[in-house]
Amino acid sequence: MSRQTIRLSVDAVVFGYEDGKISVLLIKRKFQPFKNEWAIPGGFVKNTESLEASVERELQEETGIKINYLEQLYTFGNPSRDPRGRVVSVAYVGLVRPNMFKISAATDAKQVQWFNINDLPKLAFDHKEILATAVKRLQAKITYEPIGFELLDKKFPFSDLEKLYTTLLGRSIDRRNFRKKIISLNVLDELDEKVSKGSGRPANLFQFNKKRYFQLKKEGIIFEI
Amino acid sequence: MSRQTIRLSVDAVVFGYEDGKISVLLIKRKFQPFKNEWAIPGGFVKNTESLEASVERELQEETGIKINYLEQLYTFGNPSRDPRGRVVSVAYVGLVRPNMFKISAATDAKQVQWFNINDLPKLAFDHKEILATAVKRLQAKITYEPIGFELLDKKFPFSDLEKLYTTLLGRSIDRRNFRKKIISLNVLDELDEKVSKGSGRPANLFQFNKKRYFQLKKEGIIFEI
DNA sequence: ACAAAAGTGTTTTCTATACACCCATGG
DNA sequence: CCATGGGTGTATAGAAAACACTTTTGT
Repeated sequence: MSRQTIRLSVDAVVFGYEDGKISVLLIKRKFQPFKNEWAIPGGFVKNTESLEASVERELQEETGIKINYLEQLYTFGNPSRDPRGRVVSVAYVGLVRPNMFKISAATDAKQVQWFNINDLPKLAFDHKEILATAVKRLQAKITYEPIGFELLDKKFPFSDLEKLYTTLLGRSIDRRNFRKKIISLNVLDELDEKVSKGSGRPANLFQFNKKRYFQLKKEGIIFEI
Repeated sequence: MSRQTIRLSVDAVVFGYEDGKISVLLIKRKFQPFKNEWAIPGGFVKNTESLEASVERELQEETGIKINYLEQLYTFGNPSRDPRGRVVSVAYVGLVRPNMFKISAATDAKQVQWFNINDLPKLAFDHKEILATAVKRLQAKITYEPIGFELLDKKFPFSDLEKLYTTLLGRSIDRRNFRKKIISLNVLDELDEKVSKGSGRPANLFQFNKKRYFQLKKEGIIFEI
């Protein structure tokens, strides 16, 4: 049996949300193959680091971003997915809050950039497939796990949450019913703070209570939209 | 940057179902490390084969079993999960029909054996964790994808399906409501065949219509129990 | 005729959906 | 005072859950 020459990489599809738009963080490759093409950030795993640590390191190196939520997506192992040879990649989905969104859009914009998921450039490797898988995962998962909150500021007005769901699910939602459903899940704390968006009545701020969520989850109560 | 010395393996948690019991296929290891301990079948990925092909090859080599359904589960990459060095393993879940169940229990029983998931031996590596993850996936997935049928004979009496669900979900189900729900999903064909289980009224046989299922799925109709 | 498993409907309860007006603020 | 977005309740329809007796076969 010949020695394995498979190399292992990680890739991270990082989503951000702002102003009713879902974006993905992409980098422009500096080297061959696919030099100057857009790609999902990622790179080779080091011998001693965990896969998650590897993702975080690569994101730090390539984009400087700090992610707020990370989960493994899928492992892509098609033998011909990388022209350099056999590279198997463990893909992750990352979510960041809007403040990160702003920072990263400003710095070093030539090499790191947010792209609206409905307006993507051509992508290197099989990254189009990875990204499509990630979008599907995100869309599915917000309906049965409270990960939408990870894309919003810690304190957010209800309308932000609603807009996030309409955007991701691609359909309009009845405001009253949506609010009733979320409130009945009992995982939001209503704060004594209001925020104004320039015009209109100021909105009450809410905060996701992760502790209470895990408590309820343990008791078998499931989050479902 | 030092050359990567990560090796990549696949592992397969293969489930079978018979007589109200869910079992997992385990092998007794022939070599160190964990010699003579029970483990999930698996092995190193070859340079040119896909991950799925690798799983199928390993299962063939180690157990002779032919699986009926295969899906990727999760990739386990803890740096210390294998005492031989850095081995990252892509785990899969496989399902087999009862006839496979019988065959494999008979042949070479010293090295390959079915274990009831409620009565497992100590396992090598991090295979306990992998198996637990697989069980959770199976339990969750039968409620929103029609994979239960992959564990039954192609033609099956309704009671078999019902018992499978009660076993996997760990709770009793109202026979009438369950039947109504499944029938209303419109993915079963009722055959003009009956089967008797020794005593009692013979049962009509049903068959899962995969083609119709995919058609309905395309139309946006979702399978849900 | 009886034991054992299969098959079948109706009622009640809960959940999801549809729907429109008033409120608080800034300009 | 008007424009803008925030906040709220009720009625209807549909889905889920509870519930028990009859049918068919083997012994």
